[in-house]
Amino acid sequence: MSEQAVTAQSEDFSRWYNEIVYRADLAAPSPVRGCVIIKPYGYEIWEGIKGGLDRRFKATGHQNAYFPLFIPESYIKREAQHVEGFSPELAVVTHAGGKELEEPLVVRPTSETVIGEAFSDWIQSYRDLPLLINQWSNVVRWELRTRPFLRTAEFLWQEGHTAHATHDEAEEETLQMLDIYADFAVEDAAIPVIKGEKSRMERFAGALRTYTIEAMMRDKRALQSGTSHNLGQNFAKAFDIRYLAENNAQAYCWTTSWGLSTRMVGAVVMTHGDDKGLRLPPKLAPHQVVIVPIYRKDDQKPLVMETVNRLESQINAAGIRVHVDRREGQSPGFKFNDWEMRGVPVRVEIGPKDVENNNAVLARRDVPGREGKQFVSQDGIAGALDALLNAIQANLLEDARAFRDRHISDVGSYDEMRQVVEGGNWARAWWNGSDEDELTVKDETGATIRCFPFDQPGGRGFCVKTGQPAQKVALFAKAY
RNA sequence: CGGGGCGUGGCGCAGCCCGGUAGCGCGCACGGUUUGGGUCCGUGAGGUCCCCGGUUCGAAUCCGGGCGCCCCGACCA
Repeated sequence: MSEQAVTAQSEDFSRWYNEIVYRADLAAPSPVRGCVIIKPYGYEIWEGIKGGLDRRFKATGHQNAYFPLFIPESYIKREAQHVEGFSPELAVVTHAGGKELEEPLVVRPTSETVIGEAFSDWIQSYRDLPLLINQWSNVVRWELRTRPFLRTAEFLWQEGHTAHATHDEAEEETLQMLDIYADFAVEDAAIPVIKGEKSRMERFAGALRTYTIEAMMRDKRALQSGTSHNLGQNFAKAFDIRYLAENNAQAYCWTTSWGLSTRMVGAVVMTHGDDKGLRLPPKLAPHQVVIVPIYRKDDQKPLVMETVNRLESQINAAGIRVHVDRREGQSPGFKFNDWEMRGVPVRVEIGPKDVENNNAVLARRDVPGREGKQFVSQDGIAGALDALLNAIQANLLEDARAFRDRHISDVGSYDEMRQVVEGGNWARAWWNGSDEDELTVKDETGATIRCFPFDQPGGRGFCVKTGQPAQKVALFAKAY
Protein backbone atom coordinates (compact mmCIF):
# COMPACT_ATOMS: atom_id res chain seq x y z
CA MET A 1 0.00 0.00 0.00
CA SER A 2 0.96 3.63 -0.02
CA GLU A 3 3.06 4.89 2.84
CA GLN A 4 4.66 8.08 1.57
CA ALA A 5 3.59 11.10 -0.41
CA VAL A 6 3.73 10.86 -4.17
CA THR A 7 5.74 13.13 -6.39
CA ALA A 8 3.83 16.41 -6.71
CA GLN A 9 2.11 17.13 -10.01
CA SER A 10 3.86 20.47 -10.15
CA GLU A 11 7.23 18.83 -9.73
CA ASP A 12 7.02 16.13 -12.38
CA PHE A 13 3.64 15.36 -13.87
CA SER A 14 4.55 12.13 -15.66
CA ARG A 15 6.21 10.77 -12.60
CA TRP A 16 3.16 11.69 -10.59
CA TYR A 17 1.00 9.87 -13.14
CA ASN A 18 3.05 6.70 -13.07
CA GLU A 19 3.14 6.61 -9.30
CA ILE A 20 -0.60 7.12 -9.02
CA VAL A 21 -1.35 4.38 -11.50
CA TYR A 22 0.63 1.86 -9.50
CA ARG A 23 -0.14 3.08 -6.03
CA ALA A 24 -3.86 3.41 -6.59
CA ASP A 25 -3.62 -0.19 -7.74
CA LEU A 26 -4.97 0.45 -11.23
CA ALA A 27 -2.29 -1.42 -13.14
CA ALA A 28 0.89 -3.45 -12.81
CA PRO A 29 3.87 -3.92 -15.10
CA SER A 30 3.66 -6.85 -17.48
CA PRO A 31 6.39 -9.18 -18.68
CA VAL A 32 5.90 -7.92 -22.23
CA ARG A 33 7.29 -4.54 -23.20
CA GLY A 34 4.63 -1.92 -23.69
CA CYS A 35 1.79 -3.98 -22.22
CA VAL A 36 0.24 -3.63 -18.78
CA ILE A 37 -1.75 -5.76 -16.43
CA ILE A 38 -4.97 -3.98 -15.57
CA LYS A 39 -5.67 -4.77 -11.95
CA PRO A 40 -9.16 -5.25 -10.53
CA TYR A 41 -9.54 -1.68 -9.29
CA GLY A 42 -8.46 -0.26 -12.65
CA TYR A 43 -10.61 -2.73 -14.49
CA GLU A 44 -13.65 -1.75 -12.46
CA ILE A 45 -13.21 1.81 -13.67
CA TRP A 46 -13.07 0.48 -17.22
CA GLU A 47 -16.23 -1.51 -16.53
CA GLY A 48 -17.90 1.72 -15.48
CA ILE A 49 -16.83 3.31 -18.74
CA LYS A 50 -18.06 0.29 -20.70
CA GLY A 51 -21.38 0.37 -18.93
CA GLY A 52 -21.96 4.05 -19.60
CA LEU A 53 -21.12 3.73 -23.27
CA ASP A 54 -22.82 0.42 -23.95
CA ARG A 55 -26.08 1.72 -22.55
CA ARG A 56 -25.89 4.69 -24.90
CA PHE A 57 -24.98 2.53 -27.90
CA LYS A 58 -27.92 0.21 -27.32
CA ALA A 59 -30.25 3.15 -26.83
CA THR A 60 -29.34 4.34 -30.31
CA GLY A 61 -29.97 1.00 -31.95
CA HIS A 62 -26.49 -0.55 -32.03
CA GLN A 63 -25.84 -4.23 -31.42
CA ASN A 64 -22.69 -5.87 -30.14
CA ALA A 65 -20.85 -8.55 -32.08
CA TYR A 66 -17.40 -10.04 -32.05
CA PHE A 67 -14.95 -10.41 -34.92
CA PRO A 68 -11.67 -12.36 -35.02
CA LEU A 69 -8.44 -11.13 -33.50
CA PHE A 70 -6.49 -12.27 -36.56
CA ILE A 71 -6.79 -10.55 -39.89
CA PRO A 72 -5.31 -11.91 -43.15
CA GLU A 73 -2.45 -9.63 -44.06
CA SER A 74 -3.93 -9.04 -47.51
CA TYR A 75 -7.04 -7.43 -45.99
CA ILE A 76 -5.03 -4.66 -44.42
CA LYS A 77 -3.55 -3.85 -47.80
CA ARG A 78 -6.89 -3.44 -49.54
CA GLU A 79 -7.37 0.20 -48.59
CA ALA A 80 -4.34 2.19 -49.68
CA GLN A 81 -4.21 4.89 -46.98
CA HIS A 82 -5.15 2.37 -44.34
CA VAL A 83 -2.05 0.22 -45.01
CA GLU A 84 0.14 3.25 -45.06
CA GLY A 85 -1.24 4.43 -41.75
CA PHE A 86 -1.01 1.17 -39.89
CA SER A 87 1.84 -0.94 -41.36
CA PRO A 88 4.57 0.42 -39.13
CA GLU A 89 2.82 -0.65 -35.99
CA LEU A 90 1.46 -4.07 -36.87
CA ALA A 91 2.20 -7.26 -34.96
CA VAL A 92 2.18 -10.16 -37.41
CA VAL A 93 1.86 -13.88 -36.79
CA THR A 94 3.95 -15.85 -39.29
CA HIS A 95 3.98 -19.24 -37.60
CA ALA A 96 1.25 -21.34 -36.05
CA GLY A 97 0.69 -25.01 -35.39
CA GLY A 98 4.39 -25.61 -35.74
CA LYS A 99 4.74 -24.39 -39.29
CA GLU A 100 4.95 -21.25 -41.32
CA LEU A 101 1.58 -19.89 -42.40
CA GLU A 102 0.80 -19.53 -46.07
CA GLU A 103 -0.46 -16.03 -45.41
CA PRO A 104 0.72 -14.11 -42.37
CA LEU A 105 -1.98 -13.03 -39.92
CA VAL A 106 -2.06 -9.52 -38.58
CA VAL A 107 -3.16 -9.03 -34.99
CA ARG A 108 -5.88 -6.43 -35.44
CA PRO A 109 -4.85 -2.82 -34.91
CA THR A 110 -8.53 -1.96 -35.65
CA SER A 111 -11.17 -3.94 -37.47
CA GLU A 112 -12.46 -1.94 -40.43
CA THR A 113 -11.07 -4.54 -42.79
CA VAL A 114 -12.47 -7.78 -41.33
CA ILE A 115 -15.72 -6.13 -40.50
CA GLY A 116 -15.89 -4.59 -43.97
CA GLU A 117 -15.44 -8.02 -45.48
CA ALA A 118 -18.24 -9.40 -43.31
CA PHE A 119 -20.50 -6.46 -44.12
CA SER A 120 -20.12 -7.15 -47.82
CA ASP A 121 -21.78 -10.52 -47.19
CA TRP A 122 -24.37 -9.30 -44.74
CA ILE A 123 -25.63 -6.45 -46.85
CA GLN A 124 -27.64 -7.20 -49.98
CA SER A 125 -30.45 -4.73 -50.05
CA TYR A 126 -31.33 -1.24 -48.89
CA ARG A 127 -33.59 -3.10 -46.45
CA ASP A 128 -30.43 -4.30 -44.64
CA LEU A 129 -29.43 -0.73 -43.92
CA PRO A 130 -28.45 0.91 -41.75
CA LEU A 131 -26.30 -1.81 -40.20
CA LEU A 132 -25.24 -0.70 -36.73
CA ILE A 133 -22.60 -2.87 -35.06
CA ASN A 134 -20.27 -2.39 -32.11
CA GLN A 135 -17.48 -4.57 -30.84
CA TRP A 136 -15.75 -4.62 -27.45
CA SER A 137 -12.28 -5.97 -27.95
CA ASN A 138 -8.56 -5.69 -27.55
CA VAL A 139 -6.31 -4.38 -30.32
CA VAL A 140 -2.56 -4.25 -30.79
CA ARG A 141 -0.48 -1.39 -32.11
CA TRP A 142 3.25 -1.75 -31.68
CA GLU A 143 3.96 1.71 -30.38
CA LEU A 144 7.51 2.82 -29.78
CA ARG A 145 6.92 4.58 -26.52
CA THR A 146 4.20 3.50 -24.16
CA ARG A 147 2.59 4.69 -20.95
CA PRO A 148 0.01 2.85 -18.86
CA PHE A 149 -3.52 3.42 -20.22
CA LEU A 150 -2.51 6.37 -22.41
CA ARG A 151 -0.64 4.32 -24.92
CA THR A 152 0.05 0.63 -24.60
CA ALA A 153 0.95 -1.97 -27.20
CA GLU A 154 -2.28 -3.80 -26.45
CA PHE A 155 -5.34 -1.93 -25.31
CA LEU A 156 -9.04 -2.49 -24.72
CA TRP A 157 -11.62 -0.47 -26.55
CA GLN A 158 -14.87 -0.49 -28.38
CA GLU A 159 -15.07 0.01 -32.08
CA GLY A 160 -18.34 0.80 -33.75
CA HIS A 161 -18.85 0.02 -37.41
CA THR A 162 -21.87 1.05 -39.38
CA ALA A 163 -23.04 1.03 -42.97
CA HIS A 164 -25.57 3.40 -44.52
CA ALA A 165 -27.29 4.08 -47.81
CA THR A 166 -26.26 7.70 -48.16
CA HIS A 167 -23.45 10.03 -47.32
CA ASP A 168 -25.72 12.17 -45.20
CA GLU A 169 -26.93 9.26 -43.11
CA ALA A 170 -23.35 8.19 -42.49
CA GLU A 171 -22.42 11.72 -41.54
CA GLU A 172 -25.35 11.92 -39.17
CA GLU A 173 -24.27 8.67 -37.52
CA THR A 174 -20.66 9.85 -37.24
CA LEU A 175 -21.78 13.02 -35.48
CA GLN A 176 -24.31 11.22 -33.31
CA MET A 177 -21.59 8.93 -31.97
CA LEU A 178 -19.31 11.87 -31.30
CA ASP A 179 -22.14 13.41 -29.31
CA ILE A 180 -22.50 10.20 -27.36
CA TYR A 181 -18.80 10.23 -26.51
CA ALA A 182 -19.02 13.84 -25.44
CA ASP A 183 -22.13 13.18 -23.37
CA PHE A 184 -20.46 10.24 -21.67
CA ALA A 185 -17.26 12.20 -21.02
CA VAL A 186 -19.09 15.17 -19.53
CA GLU A 187 -21.90 13.43 -17.68
CA ASP A 188 -20.19 10.27 -16.43
CA ALA A 189 -16.46 10.99 -16.41
CA ALA A 190 -16.86 14.68 -15.51
CA ILE A 191 -14.38 15.53 -18.24
CA PRO A 192 -15.30 18.62 -20.24
CA VAL A 193 -14.38 17.90 -23.83
CA ILE A 194 -14.20 19.96 -26.96
CA LYS A 195 -15.86 18.49 -30.01
CA GLY A 196 -14.34 19.21 -33.35
CA GLU A 197 -13.01 17.98 -36.63
CA LYS A 198 -9.48 16.72 -37.14
CA SER A 199 -7.20 18.31 -39.70
CA ARG A 200 -6.26 16.41 -42.83
CA MET A 201 -2.98 15.42 -41.24
CA GLU A 202 -4.55 13.98 -38.12
CA ARG A 203 -7.32 12.18 -39.91
CA PHE A 204 -7.81 8.41 -39.52
CA ALA A 205 -6.05 6.40 -42.22
CA GLY A 206 -8.70 5.91 -44.88
CA ALA A 207 -11.36 8.30 -43.58
CA LEU A 208 -13.16 11.11 -45.31
CA ARG A 209 -13.48 13.06 -42.09
CA THR A 210 -12.47 12.38 -38.49
CA TYR A 211 -14.16 13.98 -35.52
CA THR A 212 -12.73 14.04 -32.05
CA ILE A 213 -13.33 14.92 -28.45
CA GLU A 214 -10.31 16.65 -26.95
CA ALA A 215 -9.70 16.98 -23.23
CA MET A 216 -7.19 19.02 -21.25
CA MET A 217 -5.17 17.11 -18.70
CA ARG A 218 -3.91 18.64 -15.45
CA ASP A 219 -0.55 19.39 -17.04
CA LYS A 220 -2.48 21.20 -19.78
CA ARG A 221 -1.58 18.71 -22.47
CA ALA A 222 -4.33 17.62 -24.80
CA LEU A 223 -5.66 14.09 -24.84
CA GLN A 224 -7.64 12.83 -27.81
CA SER A 225 -10.26 10.92 -25.90
CA GLY A 226 -12.47 9.44 -28.57
CA THR A 227 -12.81 9.63 -32.33
CA SER A 228 -15.58 9.12 -34.84
CA HIS A 229 -14.85 8.66 -38.54
CA ASN A 230 -16.91 9.11 -41.63
CA LEU A 231 -15.21 6.61 -43.91
CA GLY A 232 -17.10 7.68 -47.01
CA GLN A 233 -17.13 4.91 -49.59
CA ASN A 234 -13.41 4.15 -49.25
CA PHE A 235 -13.82 0.92 -47.33
CA ALA A 236 -17.06 0.03 -49.11
CA LYS A 237 -15.14 0.10 -52.37
CA ALA A 238 -12.14 -1.77 -51.00
CA PHE A 239 -14.34 -4.50 -49.50
CA ASP A 240 -17.17 -4.40 -51.97
CA ILE A 241 -19.89 -3.42 -49.55
CA ARG A 242 -22.81 -2.84 -51.93
CA TYR A 243 -26.56 -2.85 -51.73
CA LEU A 244 -29.40 -3.03 -54.18
CA ALA A 245 -31.41 0.17 -53.98
CA GLU A 246 -35.17 0.51 -54.35
CA ASN A 247 -34.68 1.36 -57.99
CA ASN A 248 -32.89 -1.98 -58.50
CA ALA A 249 -29.50 -0.32 -58.98
CA GLN A 250 -26.31 -1.44 -57.20
CA ALA A 251 -24.71 1.19 -54.97
CA TYR A 252 -21.79 1.32 -52.57
CA CYS A 253 -22.52 1.83 -48.90
CA TRP A 254 -21.27 4.69 -46.83
CA THR A 255 -19.56 3.48 -43.67
CA THR A 256 -18.46 4.90 -40.33
CA SER A 257 -16.29 3.76 -37.48
CA TRP A 258 -15.78 5.16 -34.00
CA GLY A 259 -13.72 4.16 -31.02
CA LEU A 260 -12.98 4.90 -27.41
CA SER A 261 -10.36 3.04 -25.40
CA THR A 262 -8.91 2.32 -21.96
CA ARG A 263 -7.07 5.58 -22.56
CA MET A 264 -10.19 7.07 -20.95
CA VAL A 265 -9.03 5.58 -17.64
CA GLY A 266 -5.85 7.64 -18.02
CA ALA A 267 -7.95 10.67 -18.87
CA VAL A 268 -9.91 10.31 -15.63
CA VAL A 269 -6.69 10.03 -13.65
CA MET A 270 -5.05 13.03 -15.32
CA THR A 271 -8.12 15.27 -15.37
CA HIS A 272 -9.16 14.93 -11.74
CA GLY A 273 -6.19 13.54 -9.82
CA ASP A 274 -4.31 15.61 -7.27
CA ASP A 275 -1.22 15.21 -5.10
CA LYS A 276 -3.07 12.88 -2.75
CA GLY A 277 -4.06 10.51 -5.52
CA LEU A 278 -7.07 9.80 -7.64
CA ARG A 279 -10.31 11.72 -7.49
CA LEU A 280 -12.91 9.55 -9.12
CA PRO A 281 -16.18 10.94 -10.43
CA PRO A 282 -18.95 9.19 -8.46
CA LYS A 283 -20.54 7.76 -11.60
CA LEU A 284 -17.39 5.81 -12.44
CA ALA A 285 -16.08 5.09 -8.95
CA PRO A 286 -16.02 1.38 -8.09
CA HIS A 287 -16.74 2.36 -4.50
CA GLN A 288 -18.72 5.57 -4.23
CA VAL A 289 -18.58 5.50 -0.46
CA VAL A 290 -16.13 3.83 1.89
CA ILE A 291 -16.90 3.38 5.57
CA VAL A 292 -13.95 3.44 7.96
CA PRO A 293 -14.87 2.08 11.39
CA ILE A 294 -12.98 3.55 14.33
CA TYR A 295 -12.73 1.94 17.72
CA ARG A 296 -10.30 2.17 20.61
CA LYS A 297 -10.60 -1.02 22.54
CA ASP A 298 -12.06 -4.36 21.66
CA ASP A 299 -15.13 -3.70 23.75
CA GLN A 300 -15.98 -0.74 21.48
CA LYS A 301 -15.66 -2.81 18.35
CA PRO A 302 -18.97 -4.71 18.50
CA LEU A 303 -20.87 -1.50 19.12
CA VAL A 304 -19.21 0.36 16.27
CA MET A 305 -19.49 -2.54 13.87
CA GLU A 306 -23.13 -2.97 14.63
CA THR A 307 -23.77 0.60 13.52
CA VAL A 308 -21.44 0.23 10.54
CA ASN A 309 -23.22 -2.89 9.34
CA ARG A 310 -26.58 -1.26 9.70
CA LEU A 311 -25.49 1.81 7.73
CA GLU A 312 -23.88 -0.36 5.10
CA SER A 313 -27.12 -2.13 4.26
CA GLN A 314 -29.05 1.11 4.45
CA ILE A 315 -26.71 2.78 1.95
CA ASN A 316 -26.63 -0.31 -0.23
CA ALA A 317 -30.39 -0.37 -0.34
CA ALA A 318 -30.34 3.17 -1.70
CA GLY A 319 -28.37 1.94 -4.71
CA ILE A 320 -25.08 3.51 -3.64
CA ARG A 321 -21.92 1.45 -4.08
CA VAL A 322 -20.53 1.25 -0.55
CA HIS A 323 -17.51 -0.56 0.83
CA VAL A 324 -16.61 -1.15 4.46
CA ASP A 325 -12.90 -1.17 5.26
CA ARG A 326 -12.77 -4.05 7.75
CA ARG A 327 -9.01 -4.44 7.70
CA GLU A 328 -7.67 -5.06 11.20
CA GLY A 329 -4.01 -4.19 10.98
CA GLN A 330 -4.24 -0.59 9.82
CA SER A 331 -4.99 2.58 11.74
CA PRO A 332 -7.81 4.86 10.64
CA GLY A 333 -5.26 7.46 9.50
CA PHE A 334 -3.66 4.93 7.23
CA LYS A 335 -7.02 3.99 5.77
CA PHE A 336 -7.96 7.62 5.16
CA ASN A 337 -4.84 8.13 3.10
CA ASP A 338 -5.26 4.83 1.34
CA TRP A 339 -8.79 5.59 0.15
CA GLU A 340 -7.82 9.09 -0.82
CA MET A 341 -5.13 7.58 -3.02
CA ARG A 342 -7.79 5.39 -4.62
CA GLY A 343 -10.04 8.35 -5.16
CA VAL A 344 -13.19 7.18 -3.38
CA PRO A 345 -15.55 10.19 -3.54
CA VAL A 346 -16.93 10.00 0.00
CA ARG A 347 -15.52 8.54 3.19
CA VAL A 348 -17.80 7.84 6.14
CA GLU A 349 -16.16 7.70 9.56
CA ILE A 350 -17.97 5.89 12.33
CA GLY A 351 -16.45 5.93 15.82
CA PRO A 352 -17.75 5.46 19.37
CA LYS A 353 -18.71 9.12 19.62
CA ASP A 354 -20.78 8.86 16.47
CA VAL A 355 -22.49 5.73 17.71
CA GLU A 356 -23.38 7.55 20.88
CA ASN A 357 -24.65 10.69 19.12
CA ASN A 358 -26.34 8.91 16.22
CA ASN A 359 -23.96 10.78 13.92
CA ALA A 360 -21.61 10.03 11.06
CA VAL A 361 -18.72 12.02 9.64
CA LEU A 362 -18.79 12.46 5.87
CA ALA A 363 -15.56 13.52 4.19
CA ARG A 364 -15.60 14.44 0.52
CA ARG A 365 -12.54 13.62 -1.55
CA ASP A 366 -12.82 16.69 -3.76
CA VAL A 367 -12.55 19.14 -0.87
CA PRO A 368 -9.40 18.63 1.19
CA GLY A 369 -9.06 18.89 4.95
CA ARG A 370 -11.60 20.03 7.50
CA GLU A 371 -13.62 21.97 5.00
CA GLY A 372 -14.60 18.76 3.28
CA LYS A 373 -15.90 17.15 6.48
CA GLN A 374 -19.41 17.34 7.84
CA PHE A 375 -21.45 15.69 10.58
CA VAL A 376 -24.76 14.21 9.60
CA SER A 377 -27.38 12.24 11.43
CA GLN A 378 -27.35 8.51 10.83
CA ASP A 379 -31.04 8.76 10.03
CA GLY A 380 -31.42 9.36 6.34
CA ILE A 381 -27.70 9.06 5.72
CA ALA A 382 -28.36 7.58 2.29
CA GLY A 383 -30.15 10.74 1.21
CA ALA A 384 -27.29 12.91 2.42
CA LEU A 385 -24.79 10.71 0.58
CA ASP A 386 -26.80 10.78 -2.60
CA ALA A 387 -26.87 14.57 -2.56
CA LEU A 388 -23.19 14.74 -1.74
CA LEU A 389 -22.26 12.38 -4.57
CA ASN A 390 -24.20 14.53 -7.01
CA ALA A 391 -22.46 17.62 -5.71
CA ILE A 392 -19.05 15.97 -6.12
CA GLN A 393 -19.83 14.83 -9.64
CA ALA A 394 -20.82 18.38 -10.55
CA ASN A 395 -17.89 19.95 -8.74
CA LEU A 396 -15.29 17.80 -10.48
CA LEU A 397 -16.74 18.76 -13.84
CA GLU A 398 -16.86 22.43 -12.95
CA ASP A 399 -13.34 22.33 -11.58
CA ALA A 400 -12.01 20.74 -14.75
CA ARG A 401 -13.95 23.13 -16.95
CA ALA A 402 -12.67 26.19 -15.13
CA PHE A 403 -9.12 24.86 -15.31
CA ARG A 404 -9.42 24.22 -19.02
CA ASP A 405 -10.96 27.58 -19.83
CA ARG A 406 -8.26 29.40 -17.87
CA HIS A 407 -5.67 27.85 -20.13
CA ILE A 408 -7.05 28.51 -23.59
CA SER A 409 -6.27 31.79 -25.28
CA ASP A 410 -7.27 33.36 -28.56
CA VAL A 411 -4.20 34.44 -30.44
CA GLY A 412 -3.87 36.88 -33.29
CA SER A 413 -0.34 36.28 -34.46
CA TYR A 414 2.08 33.43 -34.89
CA ASP A 415 4.43 34.90 -32.28
CA GLU A 416 1.63 35.13 -29.81
CA MET A 417 0.60 31.57 -30.55
CA ARG A 418 4.12 30.38 -30.06
CA GLN A 419 4.30 32.07 -26.72
CA VAL A 420 1.00 30.64 -25.53
CA VAL A 421 1.83 27.14 -26.66
CA GLU A 422 5.32 27.24 -25.25
CA GLY A 423 3.83 28.18 -21.91
CA GLY A 424 1.95 24.87 -22.14
CA ASN A 425 -1.41 26.48 -22.88
CA TRP A 426 -3.83 25.96 -25.73
CA ALA A 427 -4.13 28.51 -28.50
CA ARG A 428 -7.19 29.20 -30.60
CA ALA A 429 -6.26 30.72 -33.94
CA TRP A 430 -7.58 31.30 -37.44
CA TRP A 431 -6.13 28.75 -39.79
CA ASN A 432 -6.08 27.99 -43.48
CA GLY A 433 -2.57 26.54 -43.72
CA SER A 434 -1.43 23.56 -45.75
CA ASP A 435 -0.30 20.20 -44.39
CA GLU A 436 3.21 21.53 -44.66
CA ASP A 437 2.39 24.62 -42.64
CA GLU A 438 0.91 22.38 -39.99
CA LEU A 439 4.11 20.37 -39.85
CA THR A 440 6.15 23.53 -39.57
CA VAL A 441 4.07 24.65 -36.63
CA LYS A 442 4.65 21.30 -35.01
CA ASP A 443 8.39 21.53 -35.57
CA GLU A 444 8.63 25.06 -34.33
CA THR A 445 6.26 24.97 -31.37
CA GLY A 446 5.66 21.32 -30.52
CA ALA A 447 1.93 21.90 -30.87
CA THR A 448 -0.47 20.23 -33.26
CA ILE A 449 -3.94 21.09 -34.40
CA ARG A 450 -6.13 19.25 -31.95
CA CYS A 451 -9.24 20.08 -33.90
CA PHE A 452 -11.35 22.68 -35.62
CA PRO A 453 -13.92 23.10 -32.85
CA PHE A 454 -17.59 22.87 -33.81
CA ASP A 455 -18.04 25.91 -31.66
CA GLN A 456 -16.73 28.57 -34.04
CA PRO A 457 -16.63 32.30 -33.39
CA GLY A 458 -18.23 33.02 -36.78
CA GLY A 459 -17.10 35.53 -39.34
CA ARG A 460 -13.64 35.21 -40.75
CA GLY A 461 -10.10 36.16 -39.91
CA PHE A 462 -6.54 35.78 -41.10
CA CYS A 463 -4.50 32.63 -40.74
CA VAL A 464 -1.83 32.90 -38.03
CA LYS A 465 0.68 31.18 -40.26
CA THR A 466 -0.04 32.22 -43.84
CA GLY A 467 -1.78 35.53 -43.21
CA GLN A 468 -4.39 34.50 -45.77
CA PRO A 469 -8.12 34.89 -45.12
CA ALA A 470 -9.42 31.94 -43.11
CA GLN A 471 -12.93 30.67 -42.39
CA LYS A 472 -12.21 28.57 -39.34
CA VAL A 473 -10.32 28.70 -36.08
CA ALA A 474 -8.26 25.74 -34.94
CA LEU A 475 -7.15 24.68 -31.47
CA PHE A 476 -3.41 24.18 -31.07
CA ALA A 477 -1.85 22.31 -28.17
CA LYS A 478 0.83 19.91 -27.17
CA ALA A 479 -0.74 16.51 -27.01
CA TYR A 480 -0.22 13.06 -25.58
C1' C B 1 16.37 4.47 -34.66
C1' G B 2 19.34 9.05 -31.96
C1' G B 3 20.69 10.80 -26.73
C1' G B 4 20.98 9.50 -21.35
C1' G B 5 20.54 5.97 -17.29
C1' C B 6 19.92 1.24 -14.90
C1' G B 7 19.84 -4.39 -14.05
C1' U B 8 21.15 -7.01 -6.28
C1' G B 9 14.51 -10.70 -1.87
C1' G B 10 7.62 -8.41 -3.96
C1' C B 11 8.94 -2.74 -4.42
C1' G B 12 12.77 1.21 -3.76
C1' C B 13 17.90 1.17 -3.04
C1' A B 14 23.22 0.56 -0.71
C1' G B 15 27.48 -2.55 -1.45
C1' C B 16 31.22 -2.67 -6.81
C1' C B 17 36.25 2.11 -7.06
C1' C B 18 39.99 -1.09 -3.20
C1' G B 19 37.45 -9.35 -4.76
C1' G B 20 36.70 -12.89 1.02
C1' U B 21 30.38 -15.83 0.13
C1' A B 22 24.99 -9.96 0.74
C1' G B 23 22.72 -5.49 3.61
C1' C B 24 19.04 -1.28 4.50
C1' G B 25 13.96 0.93 4.10
C1' C B 26 9.10 -0.41 2.73
C1' G B 27 6.01 -4.57 2.13
C1' C B 28 4.88 -9.72 3.93
C1' A B 29 4.01 -13.59 8.38
C1' C B 30 3.47 -14.18 13.75
C1' G B 31 2.96 -11.91 18.84
C1' G B 32 2.03 -7.67 21.63
C1' U B 33 0.76 -2.42 21.61
C1' U B 34 -1.97 1.39 19.29
C1' U B 35 -6.48 3.05 16.62
C1' G B 36 -10.86 10.38 15.36
C1' G B 37 -5.06 11.82 9.69
C1' G B 38 0.23 7.41 7.24
C1' U B 39 1.15 3.83 15.73
C1' C B 40 5.27 1.60 18.08
C1' C B 41 8.22 -2.72 19.64
C1' G B 42 9.86 -7.69 19.08
C1' U B 43 10.46 -12.25 16.27
C1' G B 44 10.60 -14.38 11.44
C1' A B 45 10.16 -15.87 6.14
C1' G B 46 12.08 -14.47 1.60
C1' G B 47 17.88 -13.50 -2.88
C1' U B 48 20.14 -18.14 -9.61
C1' C B 49 23.32 -10.38 -7.12
C1' C B 50 20.25 -10.10 -15.73
C1' C B 51 22.84 -14.09 -18.82
C1' C B 52 27.31 -16.52 -20.93
C1' G B 53 32.43 -16.84 -20.82
C1' G B 54 37.26 -15.36 -18.71
C1' U B 55 40.90 -13.94 -14.62
C1' U B 56 41.52 -15.77 -9.49
C1' C B 57 42.34 -20.24 -4.08
C1' G B 58 37.89 -17.21 -4.12
C1' A B 59 33.68 -12.72 -8.30
C1' A B 60 27.63 -8.96 -6.87
C1' U B 61 32.58 -6.63 -7.12
C1' C B 62 37.78 -7.13 -12.12
C1' C B 63 37.87 -8.23 -17.84
C1' G B 64 35.18 -9.64 -22.61
C1' G B 65 30.62 -10.53 -25.01
C1' G B 66 25.35 -10.72 -25.03
C1' C B 67 20.32 -9.66 -23.31
C1' G B 68 16.68 -6.78 -20.98
C1' C B 69 14.37 -2.50 -18.91
C1' C B 70 13.50 2.76 -17.91
C1' C B 71 13.73 8.07 -19.18
C1' C B 72 14.14 12.11 -23.18
C1' G B 73 13.05 12.69 -28.74
C1' A B 74 10.83 11.09 -33.84
C1' C B 75 5.61 7.69 -34.67
C1' C B 76 0.75 7.08 -32.43
C1' A B 77 -5.98 6.11 -29.58
